[in-house]
Amino acid sequence: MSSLSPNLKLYLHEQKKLSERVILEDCINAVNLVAGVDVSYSNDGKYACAVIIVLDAETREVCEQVHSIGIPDFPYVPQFLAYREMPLVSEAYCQLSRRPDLFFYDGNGTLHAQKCGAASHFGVVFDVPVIGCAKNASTSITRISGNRGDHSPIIENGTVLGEQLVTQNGVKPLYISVGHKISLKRSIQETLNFAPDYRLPEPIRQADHLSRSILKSIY
DNA sequence: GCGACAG
DNA sequence: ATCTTGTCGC
Repeated sequence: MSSLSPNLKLYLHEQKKLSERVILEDCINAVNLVAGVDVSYSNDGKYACAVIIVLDAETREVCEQVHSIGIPDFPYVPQFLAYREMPLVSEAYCQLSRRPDLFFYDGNGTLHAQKCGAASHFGVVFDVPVIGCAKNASTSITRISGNRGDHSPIIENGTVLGEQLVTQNGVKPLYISVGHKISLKRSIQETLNFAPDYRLPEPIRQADHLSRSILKSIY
């Protein structure tokens, strides 16, 4: 009975309030420490593992890695991913001894029905700069194809919510949007900067690998 | 009614 | 998200 449909209206209201607090401008200087946030699930979908990895932006070496394992009490509901992931992500976040200058979150920021996806939710709650980085579109968008650096804005009612961004030649684009305290332009720039060899930015890629391996060794 | 729907 | 087999490519 933990996975029955929750009262979404309450959460919808909270998302609207949180979205008013999202800052779309750059509130960062130099990025010395960059982090990646990701959550993986066990085969049966019962257990989840949230990981935050911190890299030295210069050397790309891992400075710190924290994680939290548990059983999500909120089901996966499109547009409400934050409520499923935040408990574990928060537990991981509170274990960080260092304060990253920028976070990459595996999910949407303002590219969201309420302009407050999980990346923005995380950013506003902890008041940190975040880039929302999703591997799939949450809306029916015509996917672009091209070479590294190509991008195309995703617009709704005259507002740019995010951008499709090709990080590697001929590879499916990523869906980038502002999480919090960073501009969309800078988000594109930083994503390309931290995704020199693979489709995903290195912080998310490594967080993804670690969370999977941790779950594998435990379940 | 039908299809779409981050992780 | 996760399950799957083979296949192409560095």
